[in-house]
Amino acid sequence: MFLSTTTNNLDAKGRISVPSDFRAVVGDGNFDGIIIWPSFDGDYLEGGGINLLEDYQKSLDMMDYYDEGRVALQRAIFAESRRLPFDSGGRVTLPKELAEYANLNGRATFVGLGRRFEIWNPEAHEARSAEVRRLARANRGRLVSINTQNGGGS
Amino acid sequence: MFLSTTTNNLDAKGRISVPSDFRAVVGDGNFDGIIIWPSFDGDYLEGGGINLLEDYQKSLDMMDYYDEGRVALQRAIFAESRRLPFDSGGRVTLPKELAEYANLNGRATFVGLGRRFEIWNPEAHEARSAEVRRLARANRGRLVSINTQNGGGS
DNA sequence: TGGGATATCATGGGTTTTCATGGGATACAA
DNA sequence: TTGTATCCCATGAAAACCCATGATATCCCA
Repeated sequence: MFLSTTTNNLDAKGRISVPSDFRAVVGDGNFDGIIIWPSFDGDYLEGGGINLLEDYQKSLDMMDYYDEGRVALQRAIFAESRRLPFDSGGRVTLPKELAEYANLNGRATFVGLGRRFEIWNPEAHEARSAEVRRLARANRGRLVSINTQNGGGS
Repeated sequence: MFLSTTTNNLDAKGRISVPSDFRAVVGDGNFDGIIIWPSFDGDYLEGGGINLLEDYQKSLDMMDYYDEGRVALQRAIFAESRRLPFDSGGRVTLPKELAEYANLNGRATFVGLGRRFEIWNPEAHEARSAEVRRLARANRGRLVSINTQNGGGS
Protein backbone atom coordinates (compact mmCIF):
# COMPACT_ATOMS: atom_id res chain seq x y z
CA MET A 1 0.00 0.00 0.00
CA PHE A 2 1.40 3.38 -1.05
CA LEU A 3 1.19 5.82 1.85
CA SER A 4 2.32 9.35 2.69
CA THR A 5 3.80 12.16 0.66
CA THR A 6 7.50 12.72 0.04
CA THR A 7 9.41 15.31 -1.95
CA ASN A 8 12.76 14.22 -3.37
CA ASN A 9 15.43 15.72 -5.58
CA LEU A 10 15.55 15.24 -9.32
CA ASP A 11 19.22 15.53 -10.22
CA ALA A 12 20.91 16.71 -13.39
CA LYS A 13 20.92 13.19 -14.77
CA GLY A 14 17.18 12.92 -14.39
CA ARG A 15 17.46 10.53 -11.45
CA ILE A 16 15.17 10.58 -8.45
CA SER A 17 14.97 8.44 -5.32
CA VAL A 18 11.73 6.50 -4.98
CA PRO A 19 10.68 6.65 -1.30
CA SER A 20 11.81 3.48 0.43
CA ASP A 21 8.28 2.75 1.63
CA PHE A 22 7.18 2.69 -1.98
CA ARG A 23 10.06 0.46 -3.01
CA ALA A 24 9.06 -2.04 -0.37
CA VAL A 25 5.67 -2.70 -1.98
CA VAL A 26 6.49 -3.00 -5.67
CA GLY A 27 8.71 -6.07 -5.82
CA ASP A 28 7.17 -8.99 -7.72
CA GLY A 29 10.35 -11.04 -7.84
CA ASN A 30 10.57 -10.47 -11.58
CA PHE A 31 10.81 -6.74 -12.17
CA ASP A 32 12.33 -4.49 -9.49
CA GLY A 33 11.06 -1.01 -10.30
CA ILE A 34 7.98 1.08 -10.96
CA ILE A 35 5.65 1.82 -13.86
CA ILE A 36 4.91 5.46 -14.68
CA TRP A 37 2.56 7.13 -17.13
CA PRO A 38 1.23 10.66 -17.67
CA SER A 39 -2.12 11.20 -16.02
CA PHE A 40 -4.93 11.92 -18.45
CA ASP A 41 -6.45 14.06 -15.72
CA GLY A 42 -3.81 16.75 -15.31
CA ASP A 43 -0.17 17.72 -15.48
CA TYR A 44 1.18 15.04 -13.21
CA LEU A 45 2.32 11.45 -13.43
CA GLU A 46 0.66 8.31 -12.17
CA GLY A 47 2.43 5.14 -11.23
CA GLY A 48 2.52 1.91 -9.34
CA GLY A 49 4.06 -1.52 -9.25
CA ILE A 50 3.89 -4.00 -12.09
CA ASN A 51 1.00 -5.72 -10.32
CA LEU A 52 -1.11 -2.57 -10.59
CA LEU A 53 -0.86 -2.75 -14.36
CA GLU A 54 -1.78 -6.43 -14.23
CA ASP A 55 -4.88 -5.50 -12.23
CA TYR A 56 -5.77 -2.89 -14.84
CA GLN A 57 -5.30 -5.52 -17.50
CA LYS A 58 -7.76 -7.79 -15.73
CA SER A 59 -10.32 -4.98 -15.54
CA LEU A 60 -9.90 -4.22 -19.21
CA ASP A 61 -10.26 -7.88 -20.08
CA MET A 62 -13.75 -7.76 -18.65
CA MET A 63 -14.76 -4.93 -21.00
CA ASP A 64 -16.03 -5.59 -24.49
CA TYR A 65 -13.27 -6.04 -27.02
CA TYR A 66 -14.46 -3.17 -29.21
CA ASP A 67 -15.51 -0.95 -26.34
CA GLU A 68 -14.10 2.43 -27.21
CA GLY A 69 -13.43 3.10 -23.54
CA ARG A 70 -11.32 -0.02 -23.39
CA VAL A 71 -9.23 1.06 -26.32
CA ALA A 72 -8.87 4.56 -24.94
CA LEU A 73 -7.69 3.30 -21.57
CA GLN A 74 -5.29 0.89 -23.19
CA ARG A 75 -3.78 3.71 -25.18
CA ALA A 76 -3.76 6.17 -22.29
CA ILE A 77 -2.17 3.85 -19.78
CA PHE A 78 -0.40 0.92 -21.42
CA ALA A 79 0.87 2.72 -24.48
CA GLU A 80 2.05 5.75 -22.52
CA SER A 81 3.58 3.92 -19.58
CA ARG A 82 7.27 3.43 -18.99
CA ARG A 83 8.97 0.76 -16.94
CA LEU A 84 11.60 2.33 -14.68
CA PRO A 85 14.02 -0.04 -12.89
CA PHE A 86 15.71 0.91 -9.63
CA ASP A 87 19.42 1.55 -9.56
CA SER A 88 21.47 0.21 -6.63
CA GLY A 89 20.43 3.23 -4.54
CA GLY A 90 16.72 2.85 -5.15
CA ARG A 91 16.49 5.60 -7.75
CA VAL A 92 14.88 5.65 -11.18
CA THR A 93 15.76 7.72 -14.21
CA LEU A 94 12.75 9.75 -15.25
CA PRO A 95 12.46 10.07 -19.04
CA LYS A 96 12.62 13.68 -20.14
CA GLU A 97 9.18 13.70 -21.77
CA LEU A 98 7.55 12.60 -18.54
CA ALA A 99 9.46 15.12 -16.44
CA GLU A 100 8.41 17.84 -18.85
CA TYR A 101 4.83 16.68 -18.91
CA ALA A 102 4.61 17.18 -15.15
CA ASN A 103 6.77 20.34 -15.10
CA LEU A 104 9.35 18.69 -12.88
CA ASN A 105 12.63 20.50 -12.38
CA GLY A 106 14.84 20.01 -9.39
CA ARG A 107 12.26 18.46 -7.11
CA ALA A 108 9.27 16.16 -7.35
CA THR A 109 6.59 15.05 -4.91
CA PHE A 110 5.53 11.41 -4.57
CA VAL A 111 1.95 11.11 -3.35
CA GLY A 112 0.82 7.72 -2.01
CA LEU A 113 -2.83 6.89 -2.76
CA GLY A 114 -3.12 3.29 -1.67
CA ARG A 115 -2.94 1.13 -4.78
CA ARG A 116 -1.12 3.69 -6.88
CA PHE A 117 0.83 6.89 -6.46
CA GLU A 118 1.26 10.20 -8.23
CA ILE A 119 4.28 12.38 -8.99
CA TRP A 120 3.72 16.13 -8.90
CA ASN A 121 5.56 19.34 -9.28
CA PRO A 122 5.86 20.35 -5.59
CA GLU A 123 4.35 23.79 -6.09
CA ALA A 124 1.48 22.45 -8.19
CA HIS A 125 0.76 19.85 -5.54
CA GLU A 126 0.87 22.42 -2.78
CA ALA A 127 -1.47 24.69 -4.73
CA ARG A 128 -3.97 21.90 -5.08
CA SER A 129 -3.83 20.65 -1.49
CA ALA A 130 -6.11 23.36 -0.08
CA GLU A 131 -8.85 22.38 -2.52
CA VAL A 132 -8.32 18.71 -1.72
CA ARG A 133 -8.68 19.39 1.97
CA ARG A 134 -11.86 21.34 1.38
CA LEU A 135 -13.28 18.49 -0.69
CA ALA A 136 -12.29 15.96 1.93
CA ARG A 137 -14.11 17.92 4.60
CA ALA A 138 -17.15 18.22 2.35
CA ASN A 139 -17.13 14.44 1.83
CA ARG A 140 -16.34 13.36 5.35
CA GLY A 141 -19.92 12.15 5.78
CA ARG A 142 -19.10 9.41 3.29
CA LEU A 143 -16.11 8.46 5.44
CA VAL A 144 -18.45 8.04 8.37
CA SER A 145 -20.46 5.58 6.34
CA ILE A 146 -17.25 3.74 5.60
CA ASN A 147 -16.55 3.53 9.32
CA THR A 148 -19.92 2.07 10.21
CA GLN A 149 -20.19 -0.07 7.12
CA ASN A 150 -17.24 -2.21 8.12
CA GLY A 151 -18.35 -2.51 11.70
CA GLY A 152 -15.18 -2.72 13.73
CA GLY A 153 -12.55 -4.66 11.89
CA SER A 154 -9.55 -3.91 14.05
CA MET B 1 -10.30 -2.38 19.87
CA PHE B 2 -8.65 0.84 21.01
CA LEU B 3 -9.82 1.72 24.52
CA SER B 4 -9.01 4.20 27.27
CA THR B 5 -6.90 7.33 27.38
CA THR B 6 -3.18 7.47 28.14
CA THR B 7 -0.67 10.32 28.22
CA ASN B 8 2.96 9.45 27.46
CA ASN B 9 6.24 11.32 27.02
CA LEU B 10 7.52 12.54 23.70
CA ASP B 11 11.31 12.52 24.03
CA ALA B 12 13.96 14.67 22.39
CA LYS B 13 14.29 12.19 19.53
CA GLY B 14 10.59 12.47 18.77
CA ARG B 15 9.88 9.02 20.16
CA ILE B 16 6.78 8.14 22.10
CA SER B 17 5.57 4.89 23.65
CA VAL B 18 2.35 3.59 22.15
CA PRO B 19 0.18 2.27 25.00
CA SER B 20 0.68 -1.48 25.23
CA ASP B 21 -3.07 -2.06 24.95
CA PHE B 22 -2.98 -0.35 21.57
CA ARG B 23 0.05 -2.31 20.41
CA ALA B 24 -1.73 -5.56 21.12
CA VAL B 25 -4.41 -4.89 18.50
CA VAL B 26 -2.49 -3.60 15.51
CA GLY B 27 -0.32 -6.51 14.42
CA ASP B 28 -1.18 -7.98 11.02
CA GLY B 29 1.84 -10.26 10.81
CA ASN B 30 3.31 -8.12 8.07
CA PHE B 31 3.71 -4.64 9.49
CA ASP B 32 4.19 -4.11 13.23
CA GLY B 33 3.29 -0.50 13.89
CA ILE B 34 0.62 2.14 13.50
CA ILE B 35 -0.60 4.50 10.79
CA ILE B 36 -1.05 8.17 11.68
CA TRP B 37 -2.48 11.11 9.78
CA PRO B 38 -3.50 14.67 10.63
CA SER B 39 -7.20 14.96 11.27
CA PHE B 40 -8.98 17.21 8.81
CA ASP B 41 -11.30 18.12 11.63
CA GLY B 42 -8.90 19.82 14.01
CA ASP B 43 -5.38 20.12 15.39
CA TYR B 44 -4.92 16.53 16.41
CA LEU B 45 -3.81 13.26 14.85
CA GLU B 46 -5.83 10.22 13.93
CA GLY B 47 -4.50 6.73 13.66
CA GLY B 48 -5.05 3.02 13.65
CA GLY B 49 -3.58 -0.26 12.50
CA ILE B 50 -2.72 -1.10 8.92
CA ASN B 51 -5.95 -3.07 8.65
CA LEU B 52 -7.97 0.10 9.25
CA LEU B 53 -6.40 1.61 6.16
CA GLU B 54 -7.05 -1.58 4.24
CA ASP B 55 -10.70 -1.35 5.19
CA TYR B 56 -10.78 2.25 4.01
CA GLN B 57 -9.23 1.16 0.75
CA LYS B 58 -11.79 -1.57 0.17
CA SER B 59 -14.61 0.87 0.78
CA LEU B 60 -13.08 3.49 -1.48
CA ASP B 61 -12.68 0.88 -4.20
CA MET B 62 -16.45 0.47 -4.21
CA MET B 63 -16.96 4.14 -4.98
CA ASP B 64 -17.00 5.34 -8.57
CA TYR B 65 -13.57 5.78 -10.06
CA TYR B 66 -14.20 9.37 -11.10
CA ASP B 67 -16.04 10.35 -7.94
CA GLU B 68 -14.37 13.55 -6.75
CA GLY B 69 -15.17 12.66 -3.16
CA ARG B 70 -13.33 9.39 -3.52
CA VAL B 71 -10.20 11.07 -4.78
CA ALA B 72 -10.37 13.74 -2.09
CA LEU B 73 -10.69 11.16 0.65
CA GLN B 74 -7.85 9.12 -0.82
CA ARG B 75 -5.66 12.18 -0.77
CA ALA B 76 -6.74 13.29 2.67
CA ILE B 77 -6.07 9.90 4.25
CA PHE B 78 -3.55 7.87 2.26
CA ALA B 79 -1.42 10.78 1.08
CA GLU B 80 -1.31 12.44 4.48
CA SER B 81 -0.71 9.30 6.50
CA ARG B 82 2.60 8.00 7.79
CA ARG B 83 3.60 4.47 8.59
CA LEU B 84 5.27 4.32 12.01
CA PRO B 85 6.91 1.02 12.99
CA PHE B 86 7.45 0.09 16.63
CA ASP B 87 10.96 -0.06 18.00
CA SER B 88 11.91 -2.90 20.35
CA GLY B 89 10.36 -0.99 23.25
CA GLY B 90 7.04 -0.39 21.56
CA ARG B 91 7.71 3.22 20.65
CA VAL B 92 7.27 5.07 17.39
CA THR B 93 9.10 8.11 16.08
CA LEU B 94 6.62 10.86 15.39
CA PRO B 95 7.56 12.91 12.31
CA LYS B 96 8.18 16.55 13.18
CA GLU B 97 5.43 17.88 10.91
CA LEU B 98 2.82 15.73 12.61
CA ALA B 99 4.01 16.67 16.10
CA GLU B 100 3.82 20.32 15.11
CA TYR B 101 0.43 19.91 13.50
CA ALA B 102 -0.98 18.68 16.80
CA ASN B 103 1.09 21.07 18.94
CA LEU B 104 2.79 18.20 20.73
CA ASN B 105 5.79 19.01 22.88
CA GLY B 106 6.92 16.86 25.75
CA ARG B 107 3.72 14.91 26.20
CA ALA B 108 0.90 13.52 24.11
CA THR B 109 -2.44 11.89 24.88
CA PHE B 110 -3.63 8.72 23.15
CA VAL B 111 -7.41 8.51 23.02
CA GLY B 112 -8.91 5.12 22.17
CA LEU B 113 -12.05 5.32 20.03
CA GLY B 114 -12.73 1.71 19.16
CA ARG B 115 -11.66 1.18 15.56
CA ARG B 116 -9.20 4.05 15.58
CA PHE B 117 -7.54 6.38 18.03
CA GLU B 118 -6.53 10.01 18.30
CA ILE B 119 -3.39 11.74 19.57
CA TRP B 120 -3.88 15.09 21.27
CA ASN B 121 -1.93 17.77 22.98
CA PRO B 122 -2.82 16.94 26.62
CA GLU B 123 -4.04 20.45 27.42
CA ALA B 124 -6.06 20.68 24.21
CA HIS B 125 -7.63 17.32 24.95
CA GLU B 126 -8.44 18.35 28.48
CA ALA B 127 -9.95 21.58 27.22
CA ARG B 128 -12.06 19.78 24.66
CA SER B 129 -13.32 17.15 27.05
CA ALA B 130 -14.42 19.89 29.41
CA GLU B 131 -16.28 21.47 26.52
CA VAL B 132 -17.79 18.13 25.58
CA ARG B 133 -19.00 17.62 29.13
CA ARG B 134 -20.44 21.11 29.16
CA LEU B 135 -22.26 20.43 25.90
CA ALA B 136 -23.50 17.15 27.25
CA ARG B 137 -25.07 18.85 30.21
CA ALA B 138 -26.49 21.62 28.08
CA ASN B 139 -27.83 19.46 25.27
CA ARG B 140 -28.02 15.69 25.50
CA GLY B 141 -29.46 15.32 22.03
CA ARG B 142 -26.44 16.89 20.49
CA LEU B 143 -24.11 14.56 22.38
CA VAL B 144 -25.99 11.57 20.97
CA SER B 145 -25.52 12.83 17.43
CA ILE B 146 -21.81 13.31 18.11
CA ASN B 147 -21.58 9.70 19.23
CA THR B 148 -23.17 8.29 16.09
CA GLN B 149 -21.28 10.67 13.85
CA ASN B 150 -17.99 9.26 15.10
CA GLY B 151 -18.81 5.88 13.66
CA GLY B 152 -20.41 4.28 16.64
CA GLY B 153 -17.18 3.29 18.32
CA SER B 154 -18.27 1.94 21.70
C1' DT C 1 -3.47 -12.94 52.59
C1' DG C 2 0.99 -11.06 52.82
C1' DG C 3 5.22 -10.23 50.64
C1' DG C 4 8.93 -11.38 47.83
C1' DA C 5 10.00 -12.84 43.04
C1' DT C 6 9.05 -12.05 38.28
C1' DA C 7 7.36 -9.86 34.18
C1' DT C 8 5.89 -5.79 31.76
C1' DC C 9 6.12 -1.16 30.75
C1' DA C 10 7.69 3.51 29.81
C1' DT C 11 11.80 5.80 29.23
C1' DG C 12 16.80 7.08 28.32
C1' DG C 13 21.07 6.76 25.74
C1' DG C 14 24.39 4.88 22.49
C1' DT C 15 25.45 2.37 18.18
C1' DT C 16 24.54 0.60 13.75
C1' DT C 17 22.09 0.62 9.54
C1' DT C 18 19.48 2.67 6.02
C1' DC C 19 18.34 6.39 3.09
C1' DA C 20 18.69 10.14 -0.11
C1' DT C 21 22.01 12.25 -2.75
C1' DG C 22 26.23 13.38 -5.33
C1' DG C 23 29.90 12.23 -8.46
C1' DG C 24 32.82 9.33 -11.28
C1' DA C 25 33.54 5.47 -14.46
C1' DT C 26 31.88 2.53 -17.96
C1' DA C 27 28.88 0.81 -21.74
C1' DC C 28 25.79 2.02 -25.61
C1' DA C 29 23.83 4.53 -29.37
C1' DA C 30 22.95 8.33 -32.58
C1' DT D 1 32.35 12.03 -30.98
C1' DT D 2 28.51 13.46 -28.11
C1' DG D 3 24.90 12.67 -25.64
C1' DT D 4 22.56 9.19 -22.89
C1' DA D 5 21.86 5.28 -19.90
C1' DT D 6 23.84 2.03 -16.45
C1' DC D 7 26.76 0.75 -12.77
C1' DC D 8 29.63 1.50 -8.75
C1' DC D 9 31.31 3.89 -4.69
C1' DA D 10 31.30 7.88 -1.12
C1' DT D 11 28.91 10.63 2.46
C1' DG D 12 26.12 13.12 5.82
C1' DA D 13 21.81 12.91 7.94
C1' DA D 14 18.17 10.51 9.67
C1' DA D 15 16.01 6.47 11.07
C1' DA D 16 16.11 1.93 13.09
C1' DC D 17 18.16 -1.14 16.40
C1' DC D 18 20.15 -2.66 20.78
C1' DC D 19 20.87 -2.57 25.68
C1' DA D 20 20.02 -0.55 30.35
C1' DT D 21 17.06 1.19 34.25
C1' DG D 22 13.54 2.36 37.43
C1' DA D 23 8.73 1.99 38.29
C1' DT D 24 4.63 -0.42 38.20
C1' DA D 25 1.90 -4.30 37.81
C1' DT D 26 1.38 -9.30 38.06
C1' DC D 27 2.33 -13.78 39.73
C1' DC D 28 3.45 -17.29 43.07
C1' DC D 29 3.74 -19.67 47.18
C1' DA D 30 3.93 -20.21 51.92
